[in-house]
Amino acid sequence: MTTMKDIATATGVSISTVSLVLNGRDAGRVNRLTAAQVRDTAQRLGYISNPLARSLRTGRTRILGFVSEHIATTPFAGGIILGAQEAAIALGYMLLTVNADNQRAEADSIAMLARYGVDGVLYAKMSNQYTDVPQALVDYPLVLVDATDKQGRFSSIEPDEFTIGLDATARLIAAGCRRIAYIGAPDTTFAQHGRFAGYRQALDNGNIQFDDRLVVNVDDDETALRAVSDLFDREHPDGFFCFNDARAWYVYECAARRGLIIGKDVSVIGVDNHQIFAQTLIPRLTTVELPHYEMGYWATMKLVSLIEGGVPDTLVMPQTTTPLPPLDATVPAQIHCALIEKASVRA
Amino acid sequence: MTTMKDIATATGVSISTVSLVLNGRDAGRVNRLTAAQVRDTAQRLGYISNPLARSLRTGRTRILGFVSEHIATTPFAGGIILGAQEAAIALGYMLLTVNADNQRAEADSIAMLARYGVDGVLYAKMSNQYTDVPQALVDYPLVLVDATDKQGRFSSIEPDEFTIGLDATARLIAAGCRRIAYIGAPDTTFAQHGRFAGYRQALDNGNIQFDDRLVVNVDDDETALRAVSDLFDREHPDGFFCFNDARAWYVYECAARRGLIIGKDVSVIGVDNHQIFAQTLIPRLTTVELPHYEMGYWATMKLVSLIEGGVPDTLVMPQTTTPLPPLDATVPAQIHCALIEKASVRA
DNA sequence: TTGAAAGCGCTAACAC
DNA sequence: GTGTTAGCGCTTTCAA
Repeated sequence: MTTMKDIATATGVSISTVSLVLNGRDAGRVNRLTAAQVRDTAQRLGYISNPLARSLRTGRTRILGFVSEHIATTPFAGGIILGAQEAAIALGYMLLTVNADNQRAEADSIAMLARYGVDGVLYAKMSNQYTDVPQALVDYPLVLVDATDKQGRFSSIEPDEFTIGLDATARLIAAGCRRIAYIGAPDTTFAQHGRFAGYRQALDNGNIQFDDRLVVNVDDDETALRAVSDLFDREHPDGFFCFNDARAWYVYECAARRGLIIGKDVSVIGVDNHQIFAQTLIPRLTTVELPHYEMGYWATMKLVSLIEGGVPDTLVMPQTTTPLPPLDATVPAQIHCALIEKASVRA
Repeated sequence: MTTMKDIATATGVSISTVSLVLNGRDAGRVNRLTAAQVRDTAQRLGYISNPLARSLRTGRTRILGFVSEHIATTPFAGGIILGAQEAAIALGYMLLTVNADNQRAEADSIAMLARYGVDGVLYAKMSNQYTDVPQALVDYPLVLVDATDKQGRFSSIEPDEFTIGLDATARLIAAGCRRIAYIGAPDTTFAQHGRFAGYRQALDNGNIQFDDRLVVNVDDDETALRAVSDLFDREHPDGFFCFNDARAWYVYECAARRGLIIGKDVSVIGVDNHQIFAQTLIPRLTTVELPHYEMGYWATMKLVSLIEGGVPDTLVMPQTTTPLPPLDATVPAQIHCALIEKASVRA
C-alpha cells in the first residue's frame, strides 16, 4: 500500500507538501513544478488515500448514516438508498446503511453509527408519515426522507402527495373519464389526505361534480376486494385512481373477472408504492412512480449542505424519469411525481 | 467523547492496561481488581471504542463489503442484505453495501471498498447465475451469494434449485394434482435447469408420466401470456409450477379470465422471486419463498470464518421460516426452500 | 503485573 | 514555498 510518506521520499519532498498537493490546497503555496511531480509519483505509485487515517486526524469521517426500517424487506426503500448512495459518492461521502426494523435494531444501529462517527444521518420511513426522530439522533445533522418530523425540528424530503392526486386524476379526466373512482386508504394514513385533496381539486378543475359514492377508503385486507367489487357493480366507474399498488390490484382483479380490459374499457392509475407493477411488466396499468431515487438523492445533498454549509451548484440531480407520453386512455404510462421539501422549523 | 486515555487517568493506570482490559486480553496479565476498576470507569464514562483508530493500528477494519447489482432496485436483494447485516453485527463487523448496477458503478464501488480497506467481500447477484468475479476482487476473501463462480475459485451460497422444483411439484401431487404444468424460463436461465430437473424427479417419484406438452418455457414479455393461455385451453392442467412470480402472474390472470379460482379449481405454486406475492396479500397462491435472509446470513458467517479461520459454533442461523402447514390443494402456504453451499475449488 | 514508547497514515500549526 | 513537529485513539512490543 502506498502512503504519502512513500510519495514524499520518492519525490524528494516532505509529507506536508504531499498532503497539501494531494488535497488540492496547494494554490499559491506549493511550486507548480513540485506539485506536478508529486501528483505524478502519486499516480505512478497508485496511491489511494486512507480515509480512516484522515478521519482520525480531522474528526470528520465523511460517512453518512442511512437509518431505515424495512431497509431490506421492502423493495421501494431501495430506490431511496440508491439515490442516496450515488449522491453521497458524488459528494465524496460513504453511506452506512443500517436497519431499524424494531426498537432493538434501531438502538443497535444508532450505536453503530456513533462508533463510526458518522457526520450526519438520513432517517427514512417506508411511506410518508409523521415520525418521531429517536432522541439519540437529534444531535446529528439529520434529514428525513419520505417522512415528516412530528415536531418540525428537521427538514424532510417527501413526495408531493397533493400533486400526485391532482396529476393522476387530471390525467384520467384528460383521457376522457367522467366517473372517476377514488380507491383510498384509511384516514390514519398520512398520504391519504394530500392525495384525496388532489383528486378533488382535479375534479373541480375539470368541472366534474364530486360524488362520494365513488370513494372507498379500504384497508389492505380481504374486505377490500368486496368493497371495490361493490363499487364496480354499483357505480360503473370509467376511471380509477388507486392509492397504491395493492389497491390497484383489487381493481385489476375485479376488472378481469368482469371481462374488462384495463386501458381499454376502464382506465386505472395507481401509485406504484411497492414498485410491484414496474416489476411484473403488467402492460396496461398506468402508474405513478414515487420518486424514490430522487428523494434519496435530494435528501443526501440537503444533508451534506447542512454539514458543510452549501454544496456546489454544479451538482444537479440526474434526471431518471421519462417525460410524459401523450395522453390517451388506452396508453399506459408512468407519471412523474414531484417532490417537496419541508424546511425544518429550526433551520 | 471518552477515550482510553480518559479512562486511564481517571482510574490511575496506564493506557496500555486499559487497552488490555477493554479488549479482554487481561487474563492473568492484569490484576483482577485493577481490571474491574478499569471496566467500571469505562462504564461510568460511557466509553465507546473508536474502530477507526483501532483499524489504523491493526490494519484490519472489521468492515465487509457487500457488492451487488440491483442492490436497491429489486426488492429481494433486501432479504440478503438484512441477513448479511445481522450476521455481520453479531460477529462484530460492519457491512458496507455498494452498488454494482453497471461497469462504472462496480468499478467505483470496488475502489471505495479498497479505500476503506474492507476485510472481505460478499458478491451477490440478483438471481442465481454463473458469475465472473471482477479481477479487482480476487485478492479479497470472498463469498458469492445467490450466484455460482464460473471458474470455481470462490465458495458460494445459493438456493437449492433442484429441491425447489422437487418440493413444489411433490406438494402439488400430494394435493391431488395429476396434470401439472411447468411454466419455466428460457434455458439460458441458470436456475431453470435445477428446478426443471426437480419437477421431473417429483413426477417420477409420484409415478406420473412426464408430458412435454405441459411444459412452456417463456420469456418475461407479452408472448408469455399467450403461451400460458394456450396451454390452459389445450391441456387443462390442474396444477402449475411456476418458475417465478412473474410467470405465476400469467397463470393467475388466465385463471381469472376463465372464472377459475386458484387454490380451488387449480393449484398454483410459484417461486416468489421478487417477493411480490408476499407483499400484495394475494391470499390464494402457494409460494416458494427463496431464503434470501438465510443466504445473506450464512454467506456472511462463511466469509468471516474465511477471514478469521473459524467462527464460534454458538452462532447459529436464526430460524425465519415457518414450518410447512398441512398439505391441501385449497390451502395456500409457503414452502421453505433449502440452501446449498458450493465449496470453492481452491478452498 | 504494569508502564513507557513507538507508530499506524494523515493533517495542520508553525517555523524557516 | 517547504519542512518540522505534534498529535488524532489505539495496539503492541519491550522493559521494568
